[in-house]
Amino acid sequence: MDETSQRIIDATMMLVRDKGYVATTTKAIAKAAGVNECTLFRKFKNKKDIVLQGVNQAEWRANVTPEIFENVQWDLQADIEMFMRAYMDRMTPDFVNLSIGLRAPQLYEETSSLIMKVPQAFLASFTEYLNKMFEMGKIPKADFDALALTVFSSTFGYTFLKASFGNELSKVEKDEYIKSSVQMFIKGLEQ
Amino acid sequence: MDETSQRIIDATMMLVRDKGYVATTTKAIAKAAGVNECTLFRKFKNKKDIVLQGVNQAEWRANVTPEIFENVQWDLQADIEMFMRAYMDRMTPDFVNLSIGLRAPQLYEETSSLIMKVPQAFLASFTEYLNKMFEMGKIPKADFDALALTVFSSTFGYTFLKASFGNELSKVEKDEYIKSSVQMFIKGLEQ
DNA sequence: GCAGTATGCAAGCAAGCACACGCATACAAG
DNA sequence: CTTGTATGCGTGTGCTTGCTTGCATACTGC
Repeated sequence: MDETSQRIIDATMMLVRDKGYVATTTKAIAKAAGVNECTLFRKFKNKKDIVLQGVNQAEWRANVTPEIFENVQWDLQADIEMFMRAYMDRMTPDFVNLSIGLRAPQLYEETSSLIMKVPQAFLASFTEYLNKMFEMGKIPKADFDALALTVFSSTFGYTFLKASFGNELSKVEKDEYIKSSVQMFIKGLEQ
Repeated sequence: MDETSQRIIDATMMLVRDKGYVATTTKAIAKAAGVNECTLFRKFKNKKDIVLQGVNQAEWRANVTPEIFENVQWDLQADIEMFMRAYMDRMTPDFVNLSIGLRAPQLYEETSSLIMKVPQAFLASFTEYLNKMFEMGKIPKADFDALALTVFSSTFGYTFLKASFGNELSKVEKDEYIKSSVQMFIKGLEQ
């Protein structure tokens, strides 16, 4: 990937994040990347191709992969806190908005599976974690599919709401949110 | 509001929900509404005007208003369940997708406050509820701003994830989700 | 029967869109 | 010095966009 192509991809992804795919024009991309418009089509097949190459770059993905959860301590409080923090640190408002910007009929089919990967990785890892904690006798039996989804939804929901509304909806900051949530979750899980 | 105008609004909102505002063309609106394209501009100022009149109709809003929460029973389990159900019943996948479809730079300024109203109403009511429950001596002191946000985020998150990914992310159904979540929340809140 | 209103239809407009082409220029490798 | 490659620039194409206009036709209430 030469530098010019990379500049084009970066400019495209930022515009998609801010305006959405359909509202992002090739003219605006060229201007933002500091290249001539025709250069886009020399480097890429078409507008869609730029975005698809972008979403396949590590730089433009939130790398919430299972290996993040390798260093668990098998301590409910510390681990849930780590899980939530891992997600929130990687899934920044920029990524949230990019995911929404990619929601265009023209490319939803090709990107939806990619967009879903992050929640899937997080949810699967956390469900597995809860099952292992049960096997270790540290928490009582429960519906871990549903409970993992609850913890994930609250993490996802907070991230999304903050990205969308900033502090206008709630002034509760990340650290305060994690601390209170985890406190409630562990009491509920330990029963 | 005559019938033709209403058909135009309904067609527009459905298209915005499915394709987003920018990708929704006046030609497509006319076809979907079964009217001639020029009729749109005789009834409305412009494309944006149709959408703005739409979002101001009760039909195209999720009516999550404080009065929903009037019949609380001051029983933690029953009430949280009612809160979550009230939100989920009203904030259908259609409304979630519509909210996202409205995220266009051309009209975000005029719609964002409307979109935010539903979360705001829910969150404010629920925070107030927790504070009252504390005053009644039914739950111990805690950071109710953060905890209300946790419960709301998990409700919002579940709704959003279901609307986006259906059962591909998680097969946990609404009733199962509510039951498990509430169970964990009340244990955590009652401590 | 007649005025007023609502709508369809066909044509068109200026602007913007993604994308293409020919040509000039710069630079680097041999 | 030559050749290949990357890029800018101007122009252009075919299409779509939101939106308009003039005219015909239907229906409605008086």
